[in-house]
Amino acid sequence: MLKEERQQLILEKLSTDKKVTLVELGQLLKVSYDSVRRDVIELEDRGLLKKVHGGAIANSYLSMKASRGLGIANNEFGVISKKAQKLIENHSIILMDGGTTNFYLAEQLPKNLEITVVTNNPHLATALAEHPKIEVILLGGSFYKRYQITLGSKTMQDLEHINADLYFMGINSVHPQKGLAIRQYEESLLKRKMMSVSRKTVACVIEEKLNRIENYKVCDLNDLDYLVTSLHPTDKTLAQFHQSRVEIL
Amino acid sequence: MLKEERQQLILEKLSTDKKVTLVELGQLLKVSYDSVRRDVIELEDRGLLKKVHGGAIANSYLSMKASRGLGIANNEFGVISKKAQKLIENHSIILMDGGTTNFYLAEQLPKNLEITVVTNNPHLATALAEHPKIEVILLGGSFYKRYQITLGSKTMQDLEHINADLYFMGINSVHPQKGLAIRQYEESLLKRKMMSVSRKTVACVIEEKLNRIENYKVCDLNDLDYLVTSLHPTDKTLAQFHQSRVEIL
DNA sequence: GTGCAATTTGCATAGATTTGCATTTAATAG
DNA sequence: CTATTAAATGCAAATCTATGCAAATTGCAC
Repeated sequence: MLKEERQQLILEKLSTDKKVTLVELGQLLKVSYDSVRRDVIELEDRGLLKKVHGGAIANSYLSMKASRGLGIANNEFGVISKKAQKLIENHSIILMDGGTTNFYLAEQLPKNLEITVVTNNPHLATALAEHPKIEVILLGGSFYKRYQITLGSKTMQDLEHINADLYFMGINSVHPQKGLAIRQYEESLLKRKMMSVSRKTVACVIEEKLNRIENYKVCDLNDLDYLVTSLHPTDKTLAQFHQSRVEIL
Repeated sequence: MLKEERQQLILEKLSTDKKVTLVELGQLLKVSYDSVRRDVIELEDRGLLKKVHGGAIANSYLSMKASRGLGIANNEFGVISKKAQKLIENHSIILMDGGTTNFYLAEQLPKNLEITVVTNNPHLATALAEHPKIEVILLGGSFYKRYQITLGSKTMQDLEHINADLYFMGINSVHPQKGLAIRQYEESLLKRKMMSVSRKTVACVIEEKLNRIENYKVCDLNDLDYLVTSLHPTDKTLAQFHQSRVEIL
């Protein structure tokens, strides 16, 4: 079996199962543990999946595509985008950055909505081509392959000229005390900048990101205007979050 | 068995199986391992498959083309990108805009090439994520959905800070007297700007775009440094083009 | 046919990759 | 803290690649 073939199969497996252990892969592909690990490292370098201790999980954009193929498979995103849509007013300027949730939200926006979307996420720009009345402004800068967004001082500079009404922040972790954080330092700077040029900021997060703590803090929970989850606002998981001034939807 | 016959069989095998090892091919075609490897190298040079360690896998682009009912005989894009690649020097700054030819060229770039690609084409940026050593700078601005590129004064402004070595211009028509032209006014302005910030400009065009005349002129043939087509430079179709200072590859 | 050049083919060799295993180091769970 | 599991590292065997070379084949002119 060819190396490329194996790697292809790993990606296919991931796009259906979202996650695999290296042991599983070794048995499935009938090669040693070491070989699959090396494959996974290579694939991670190419930004096609994320390696975790003991296995690998699907890269957001790939899994997004896969789950769309399966139709309504992942309902959590559906619930979140319904709620988030209520925050969007016609003729407003919306700032959106990277992340699966934002991608899904953008796709689900009503076709007749007339807004301007400013983004550093090329995937979002192309996805919004389906919405004839939405104007898309792409932020320039160095393209950061791993997270498929533009980043860096050029992107920051571009933001100077923007005054957005609402910022949909993609985020990796939300914690009642520790605030919002992500895995990438440069990205955390950018997100702070984006907050500063937006009148209001909203974070749309799936359940698994609640109560986690990632490496680079973006802001406190109090700095956020809205928090959108798939849970009911009175759900006990969210109890601690109500102590802040953030409005929970 | 003739060489051509063998190569045809290799492609057929690939189009059904998607992958094949060189050992398999050697047995199947009853020639030495070396011969099939040489065949595979040739086919790869013509852009008809992807060679990997130990075998070959079907070229995604090819299968896409095949599914559209187009023959594989004249892979124009493959020929063009091979020629165009010769113009690209390591560590150079390349400017590329929209168009199918540029997209294909980007995909076909050698994996070990260390260059910086500046583009207003988000698809190009994501496609180049596969090339670990290529740095990608995305030009910001209004996203023009129809042609899937960024455009407008912001994009123009971004270009002020660029000094590129080579500009690969996507173009709709090339005519010996009437010069290069496209269908979109704003885009023609942008292309002129791109030319002005690049040391040299090259146009890669498929045959059907030669001798056509589109609405908005970008420049004269004389302003171009290289013209790359799938034809042999001495082909009679190109006779008129030789009267200009442009170098034809 | 003969002679000659260009191409193609198979083989030998040297250099690279890939692979699985053993060992050491690090991370995780109980 | 300890036991367990995974990750990283080094290494050797196997496999694949690239290259040069000579034999075989082909094409072409005479």
